[in-house]
Amino acid sequence: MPELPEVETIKNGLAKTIVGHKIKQIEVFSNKSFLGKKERLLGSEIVLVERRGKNLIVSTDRANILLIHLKMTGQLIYLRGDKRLAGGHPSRDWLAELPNKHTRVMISFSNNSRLFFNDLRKFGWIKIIKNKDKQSLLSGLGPEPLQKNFNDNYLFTVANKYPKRTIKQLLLDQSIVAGIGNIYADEALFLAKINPQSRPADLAKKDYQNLVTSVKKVLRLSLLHGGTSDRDYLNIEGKKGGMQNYLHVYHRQDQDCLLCGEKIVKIKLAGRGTHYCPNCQKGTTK
DNA sequence: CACTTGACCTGTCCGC
DNA sequence: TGCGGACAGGTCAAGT
Repeated sequence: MPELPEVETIKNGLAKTIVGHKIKQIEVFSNKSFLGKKERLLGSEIVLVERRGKNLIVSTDRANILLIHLKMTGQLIYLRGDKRLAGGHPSRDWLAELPNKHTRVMISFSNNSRLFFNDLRKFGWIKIIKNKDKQSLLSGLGPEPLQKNFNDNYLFTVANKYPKRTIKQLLLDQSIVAGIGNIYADEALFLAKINPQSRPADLAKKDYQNLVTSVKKVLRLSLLHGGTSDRDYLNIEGKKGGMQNYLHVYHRQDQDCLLCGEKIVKIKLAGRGTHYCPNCQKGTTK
């Protein structure tokens, strides 16, 4: 489910809601979804919520903190303790039914608010780690795509270390750049007019420049819209994002390209569904 | 070593 | 309507 914009939106939501509260209780409904001894967290106060790539880091005032990865279908839903429903619209009544059959973990706080970790496919996890291990556990991640060290020189250099891979595979490799997933890889390549099957040597320096700019552009736009709710993604209030209305190629196979009118195609590339416009994304400037 | 495939899960959708 | 197979925002481990 969540890529950088979605995880960032969740991080911002958590920072506004759970910081300053103490963990009162943790209920685990699926053992593979919560790793570590939950007792170690009881009584600790949340002091900071951060994001690195697609990981969430929830720090406490103790040595033990939480590392969270939502993988494909993980959701974090926050409910205040006053039991008031968020709006009371019929479509949102499901919030009142939490925990439900997809709730894997429920964390209760000192102010009686609760955080639900829902995850249909059980790929995601919440892990207790030592604060001092935080850096080393995340050390395999590449630069943040919105920071300055993700630039054309960097991508050009690192891509040419892997001449056999396609440019899309490189964008999806978290050790090369951290936070891009299938949606934004396809969207960034469309914006840059680069065919996802291109190999590093097919691309000119200018293409790398365009691609870096396009990655940053599409991620920033998505942040503005609160992320993409293609299937399961919801923010911590249980609401959808809006970026799905602004996608050019992802999940738009057989529809007309918004730029040229040709049909968007979907292929399988390195095991992932890959969407692009064969006309707009023909080649490169090389 | 570098790259590809299958596995992890549950649910939905599409074709027959 | 039912059944089987393919597929789904991600990442590992195992296999080639």
